[in-house]
Amino acid sequence: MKSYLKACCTLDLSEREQKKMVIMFNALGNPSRFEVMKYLVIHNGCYTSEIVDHLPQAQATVSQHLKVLDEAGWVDRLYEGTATSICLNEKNISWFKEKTGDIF
Amino acid sequence: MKSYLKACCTLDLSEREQKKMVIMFNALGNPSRFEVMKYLVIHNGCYTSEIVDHLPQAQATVSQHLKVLDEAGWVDRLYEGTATSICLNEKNISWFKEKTGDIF
DNA sequence: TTAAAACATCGTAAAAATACGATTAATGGA
DNA sequence: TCCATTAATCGTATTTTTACGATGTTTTAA
Repeated sequence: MKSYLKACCTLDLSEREQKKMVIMFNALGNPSRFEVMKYLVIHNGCYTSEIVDHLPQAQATVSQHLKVLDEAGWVDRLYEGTATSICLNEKNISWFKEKTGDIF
Repeated sequence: MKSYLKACCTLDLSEREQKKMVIMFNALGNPSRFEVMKYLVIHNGCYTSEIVDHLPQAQATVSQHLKVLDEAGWVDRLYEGTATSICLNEKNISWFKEKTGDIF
């Protein structure tokens, strides 16, 4: 994702925040990752293995998707022994909704 | 964008609606298209040429981006003679915000 | 009718995203 | 210690996205 664009106007959104928003939008603009988020609404804190079972893709692929969601700020990964539990990042989710509401 | 996934649970979101949400997220998950939307918040109803001037890309590229935003439901294109004015699709934008609020 | 203006579309090259099998790393028992 | 479990990472093939120049289309004006 390139990001060489300058903001056209402030709209109460810094350049850094705008980049972050684009990354968050991008992360959910994929059917598998959106489905993970929906699954987490019901199964928040579940282990990665559950999500792997829920999706029709290989473990490596799901792991990659979870990394994208993590780096975008939608989820946190908590390492518990050999397992990893995935939690919604409520703070960032709220931030995203607020900003979306402010701008549009 | 593939969409072979079945919904895990309803969450007041039909499969059709889920697909639409993913497409809307995907459309704004690009710096140029996000910038267009921000520009429209201030210059709603402006002509395509203004947006072309605002972005650092070729006319053909901007036209393609506007098509994506249109097909995702973020904007409407109104053909006025040889020009095209671009308007925010308030209805879909509201829908998106409502659904995002409902789900997360 | 011709020409210019404003956009859309086409064809295509280059870059990025997606998916997978294989491998690696870390942990927790037996 | 050795092995099984869980998940991350690596290397890579395939698909999709992005961007551009060139061309096509529609409308208005001369």
